[in-house]
Amino acid sequence: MPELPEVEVVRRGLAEHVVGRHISDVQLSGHRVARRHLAGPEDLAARLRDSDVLDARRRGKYLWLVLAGPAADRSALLLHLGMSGQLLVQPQDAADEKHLHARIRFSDNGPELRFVDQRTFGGMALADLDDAGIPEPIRHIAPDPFDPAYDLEAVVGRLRARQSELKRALLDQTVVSGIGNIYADEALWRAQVHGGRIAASLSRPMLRRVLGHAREVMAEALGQGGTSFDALYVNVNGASGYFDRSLAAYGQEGRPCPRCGAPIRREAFMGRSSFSCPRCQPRPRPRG
DNA sequence: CTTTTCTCCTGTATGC
DNA sequence: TGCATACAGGAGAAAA
Repeated sequence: MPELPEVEVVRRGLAEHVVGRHISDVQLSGHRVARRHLAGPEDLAARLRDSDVLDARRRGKYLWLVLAGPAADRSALLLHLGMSGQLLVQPQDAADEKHLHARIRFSDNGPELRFVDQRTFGGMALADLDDAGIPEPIRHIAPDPFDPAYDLEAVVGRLRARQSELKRALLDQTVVSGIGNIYADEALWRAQVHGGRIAASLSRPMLRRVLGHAREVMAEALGQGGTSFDALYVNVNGASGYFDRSLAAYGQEGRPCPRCGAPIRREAFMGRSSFSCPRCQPRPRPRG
């Protein structure tokens, strides 16, 4: 559930605490954390050793550390937090976390970087960078609304071509990246449109409005350190953001809509939940 | 090709 | 108290 703002909080922590350091040792526990590194965890650890960390970058919910070293010149350690992944900067003598999957140590013997993940949907892999500096395995991920490569009209065009529900399309990272369940619900609430509307049936101005609100709400969340519900979503120092206090719809079932006072409703969606205002966001007529 | 469904996990909350 | 079940859900693979 870490979405763009939460991942960006982590990226900033990596930029501050990890960029500029030299990797001296990598320990991976189990195969799962490196399952997308096809050559296996031992290969990944060996290739990371003796690399310099040049930069910490992000697209959507993906993070990567740009590396220089014996392994490759234009390579990167690609990271995804999944639902419950955490990247923590910890003193070397701090006790191991229960769900510690990876430990990266540096030649300065300073604090180490740890990948901790309870639900293990997250992971890491070594990736080559393309000419634009994007890791090859995520070239299908669209630019997020804060990326210089983001093209609003192109996204509107893709949404206009979608014969699926708007919320589904907003969550599709090949259309626009960074948006997850929380910020999709908040953007739809702000735009006063129900996520069950067919994307292609909406006007261009309406789609621009939804995307504008998505960008806006994520920017506000980032300004507050992100959203946290259960202490799983933390920065590299283990601290939570507090945007959850500002949520209007997500997780607010039964509470009054901040705009009109009607109780926020919860609906099943893709085996999960969607939250919306029954008055401000009327349900579309069933298809047929 | 587009769109939907399934699957991977474990901790927490709830109901009987 | 204990056991079963629902739920949280990102994204890739597989199916439709």
